[in-house]
Amino acid sequence: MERIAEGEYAVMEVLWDEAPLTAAEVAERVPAERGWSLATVKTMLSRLLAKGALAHEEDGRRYLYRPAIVREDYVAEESGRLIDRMFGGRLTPLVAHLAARDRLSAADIEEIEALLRELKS
Amino acid sequence: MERIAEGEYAVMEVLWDEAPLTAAEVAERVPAERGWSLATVKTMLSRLLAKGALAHEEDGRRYLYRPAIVREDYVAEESGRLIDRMFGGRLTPLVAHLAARDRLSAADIEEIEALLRELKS
DNA sequence: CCCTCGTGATTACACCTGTAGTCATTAAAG
DNA sequence: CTTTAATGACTACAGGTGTAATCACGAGGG
Repeated sequence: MERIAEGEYAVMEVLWDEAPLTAAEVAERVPAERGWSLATVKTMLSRLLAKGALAHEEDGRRYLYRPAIVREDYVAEESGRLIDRMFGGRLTPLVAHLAARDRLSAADIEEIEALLRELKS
Repeated sequence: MERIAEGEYAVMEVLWDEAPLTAAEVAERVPAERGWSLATVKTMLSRLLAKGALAHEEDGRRYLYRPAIVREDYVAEESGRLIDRMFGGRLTPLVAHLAARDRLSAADIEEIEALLRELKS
């Protein structure tokens, strides 16, 4: 599975959320903060097709695009990569780190504890 | 704080571990898997200097390099970025995700529970 | 039938990154 | 003194990325 760039990821998000879509429809749904022109979105779509991250089916003269990779797989790969790089592949240091940075509220802690309890049963 | 590229990160790791070092010393300590020449390491050092991620002090005709950013800050930024992008900024989905992917052993779970218990006290 | 608009394909271009090579300078070795 | 080895500065260059513009073509409106 080829690497997906940051900008391309925005396009994938759109299509993971709703598919199939035409290029124009994707462009409409990309977060406005990106400020992308339709041309830019089309470039992204072509590159994602080339990378095999998207598939297209023909609909008359246009394409309908849909994801060719599963979101969960991609997310797993990326988060695994970061955890490997920064935390030696172990999650505990990440949790400790976030806690130390006050990124964990009491409610978060409760929630994770509940989740872990469930995992054990 | 400017973005640090993947390769540059390997150099930062070396200097976070031990500093100050000369370019040659950094090159020796970079993981051998990279297979980098000294020239490559020098390029990395220059770019990191330009980005403000490293500082140098003169030692005769050479430089001694040392980190100019705190490892914890960098790690916080990067992990925050990923969690924002992929998990809407919340850690619980990340934990759930890793659990579902069998990236969490029973020992990991114990360890995190202990950590959380400590956080609450 | 002709013009326009939407569409994918192709091309553009600057900046970042990985991965060096070359050059000038100078300290050290002899 | 002269040769050499180390060092930072500068240059190189291909591939990826962000951000488009342009082109050719064909369907639909008039």
